[in-house]
Amino acid sequence: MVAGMSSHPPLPPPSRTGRPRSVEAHAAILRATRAALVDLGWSKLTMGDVASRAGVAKTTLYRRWANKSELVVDAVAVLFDELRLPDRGSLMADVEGVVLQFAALLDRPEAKTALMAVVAESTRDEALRKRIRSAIVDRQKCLVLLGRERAQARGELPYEDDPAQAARNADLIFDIIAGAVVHRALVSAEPVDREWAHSFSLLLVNGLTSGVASESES
Amino acid sequence: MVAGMSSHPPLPPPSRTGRPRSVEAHAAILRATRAALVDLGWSKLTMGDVASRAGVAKTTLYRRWANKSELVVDAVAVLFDELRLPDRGSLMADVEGVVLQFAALLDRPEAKTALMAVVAESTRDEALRKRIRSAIVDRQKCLVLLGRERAQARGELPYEDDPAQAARNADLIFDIIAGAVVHRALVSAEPVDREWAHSFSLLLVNGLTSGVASESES
Amino acid sequence: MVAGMSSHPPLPPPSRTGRPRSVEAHAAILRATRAALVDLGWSKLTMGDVASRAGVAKTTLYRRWANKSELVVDAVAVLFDELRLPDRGSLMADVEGVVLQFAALLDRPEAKTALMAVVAESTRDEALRKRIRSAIVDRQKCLVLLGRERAQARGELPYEDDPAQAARNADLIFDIIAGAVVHRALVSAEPVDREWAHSFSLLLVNGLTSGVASESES
Amino acid sequence: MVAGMSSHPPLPPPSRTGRPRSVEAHAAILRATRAALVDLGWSKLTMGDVASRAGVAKTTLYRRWANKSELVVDAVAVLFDELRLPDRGSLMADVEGVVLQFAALLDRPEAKTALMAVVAESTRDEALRKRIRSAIVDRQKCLVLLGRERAQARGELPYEDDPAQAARNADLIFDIIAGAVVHRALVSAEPVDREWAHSFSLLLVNGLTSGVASESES
DNA sequence: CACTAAACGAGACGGTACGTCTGGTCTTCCC
DNA sequence: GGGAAGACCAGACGTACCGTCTCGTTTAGTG
Repeated sequence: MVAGMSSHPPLPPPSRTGRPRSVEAHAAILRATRAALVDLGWSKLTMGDVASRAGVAKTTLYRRWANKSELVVDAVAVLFDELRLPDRGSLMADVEGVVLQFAALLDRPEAKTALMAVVAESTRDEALRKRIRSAIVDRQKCLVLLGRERAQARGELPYEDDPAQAARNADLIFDIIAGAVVHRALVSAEPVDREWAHSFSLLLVNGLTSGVASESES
Repeated sequence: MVAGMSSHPPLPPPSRTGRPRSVEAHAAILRATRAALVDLGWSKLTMGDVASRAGVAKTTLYRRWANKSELVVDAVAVLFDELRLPDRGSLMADVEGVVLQFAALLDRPEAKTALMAVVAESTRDEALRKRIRSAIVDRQKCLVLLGRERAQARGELPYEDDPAQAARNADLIFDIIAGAVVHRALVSAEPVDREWAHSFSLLLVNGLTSGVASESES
Repeated sequence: MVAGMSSHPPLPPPSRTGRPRSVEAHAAILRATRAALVDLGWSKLTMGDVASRAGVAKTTLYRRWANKSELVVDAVAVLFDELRLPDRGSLMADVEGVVLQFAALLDRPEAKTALMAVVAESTRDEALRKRIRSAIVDRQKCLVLLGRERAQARGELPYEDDPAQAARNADLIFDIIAGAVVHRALVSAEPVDREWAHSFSLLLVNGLTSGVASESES
Repeated sequence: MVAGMSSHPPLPPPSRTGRPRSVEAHAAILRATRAALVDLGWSKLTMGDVASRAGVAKTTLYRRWANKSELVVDAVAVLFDELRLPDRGSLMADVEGVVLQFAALLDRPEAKTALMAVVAESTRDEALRKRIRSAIVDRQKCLVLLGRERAQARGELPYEDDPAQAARNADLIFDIIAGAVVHRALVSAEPVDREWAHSFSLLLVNGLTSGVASESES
């Protein structure tokens, strides 16, 4: 599930006939998109500029992505392929690890300017929301799930019997971690450094391990 | 401190001479901006449309705001004037209260579509970042500070001696609360209902009250 | 020499590549420009209005003409393609003929409102001056040259040995004829009718002191 | 400066009579208009620029002139006050004189750019046409009438019995002279120098067929 | 090997919004 | 009570980008 399946779907009908779509063009476009994000930021990035950076016609872009938002989602999604969570031996250390991983990603200028923008766009675009979820959010959530499994194996966290409750719980933790990091980095615009990661993790783990988080109410 | 003084600065030089700027126009523009956000969303909102909704010339907009982002920040900022935090008797209940307040705000379509967008824009615009902080973020943070004071008065939380550490701590809590709510509402696109607020508050308060959150390291 | 070749140059680089410029659009724009001149006059004519009359985007106008003046020159230039000078048998009659031809042209509302305006504009725009010369003035001057040739063939006028002097002479006569007609029609705003044309021609051919200028006819 | 005291700057007398400022403002505006015409030309001249050059509010301009065209007519009209026609002793010489007078006027950049423009504007504005006639055209026509009187007094031209015919005749001559000079200067954009004035006058006085039009001089 | 179907680059197309500028009008305060 | 200062509305300006389209040209696989 965490396997590096990064075959994005914009090559859907591998038509038997006709000239096949250029693979180099595909890669060049995504590369050019990231470069344009770094140079120009989301709002000043234009399809024409991406095309000319990639040495490609605008037509070629629109043959593969419906609009700027979807292109950018795919372009930054590959950054999330790098996410790994080495086992650091404790829940606390693993949380710190995942926080710093997220933070490092958000520190890259192409991610910083693009992520919030596409999310903002997705509030009015269901298709985009789905694409973001599958290309970005799910990749992040894997790390949270992985961390929980490890903590449960270590005995730091109990196993949850109700799978629905387990899912809700994971979602909550994911929203807390990702939300806090994003808010710190982009809204407060303060660095997510080792100290902050430590304080945050301490607070989160203490809350998690008090064992009452999974109670439910009507 | 929480008093609702919302005189935003785009009337900076109250020039002695010439015709003064219309106050009704100012209000009409902000109202029209929110209406346009509801109808069109951030990305489809145009200055011309706002102007005509407000019964005002485009010139009048540009005389007061440098661009769409700054206008929208001011337009949604007034929503945050409504934030209040009634004393519910316990830290846990107060956190739930603030979470639901934030969530109610984010549920309004004009806020939903605008907030992430202006934050995204602010990653490349220092002036905008400042405007967001003073017009929006600081208003929210007041609630967190108020909640902590109450909890300390009740004896639920210890007083912090080092003021710098106290400030860091408040910032951390604020990033967690605001970040989690925003992430849940906009990225995960799931409802911030009473149940979620309860689970979140439980987790946070357990973490907070374990008393070790304020330790520092080099 | 008088042949009605009216291929104006705004299609200069017949580029091998890319989508070719639409010929129908070209014609529709010039037609729409003349219609707008008739309805609105020079000063109220706008590029946007021309575009929408022609069923064309503003971009398409600006891709072909640098500004309103150049567009209008091309639009009215085609009117001058209709100029013909049938041989009426005598210098005097031919002058009357050319005068009435010019006058008929200036009577058209699209020409009336546009010609002076573009000439006024050309006093500060060298490129426009050249365009007017090639698109309009040269077309008119042909008639003067043709009339002189006929008069020389008839023996009414001597052949000029010095070609430079011949050119100067033709220019002088052209300035007199065109200038008088334009001044009568637009500055004095009086009709250039058959009677005026007769008086003018008589004066031009015979001079002030011949004493025949003041004869009248029915 | 010698007779010291507190030298009140440019507003010399605290006059008790009505409007000391008004008259100089009037002159300053016309002066500023001509300066703006020289610097910017007709089409780029703006009321705001004229006002600020004249040290006057836009309101003051519009209180006195209905629009830009009327202002410019008045501004250039004063140039025509300088027109004089010294008696040079012969019809031919007087024609040359008037031609060179007109030409000198048209050579001034403020006149060159403005005259055609207001005439163009007047094709759709009856009030403007009247203002041009009384402020400019009539001033010029006086010279033609004066020249004819002198020629008649000298016996070079006959007296005309029919006053209507006399008027028509003067109009014709005026259109020829003014038209030719304007066309030469602005449309052909060639200099109206002594040589051209001579050739023109010769032709006008003697006619095309007199065969003397093509003589040349140094 | 020719044929065909699709992708390719180039660039023009209709639209739409931008942010600025100007024309004229209106308020407000000062002299 | 005239005048400067400047805000106001209306709307054109010329530019930029969007996403689509029409070209003529590759570049495969298929017949």
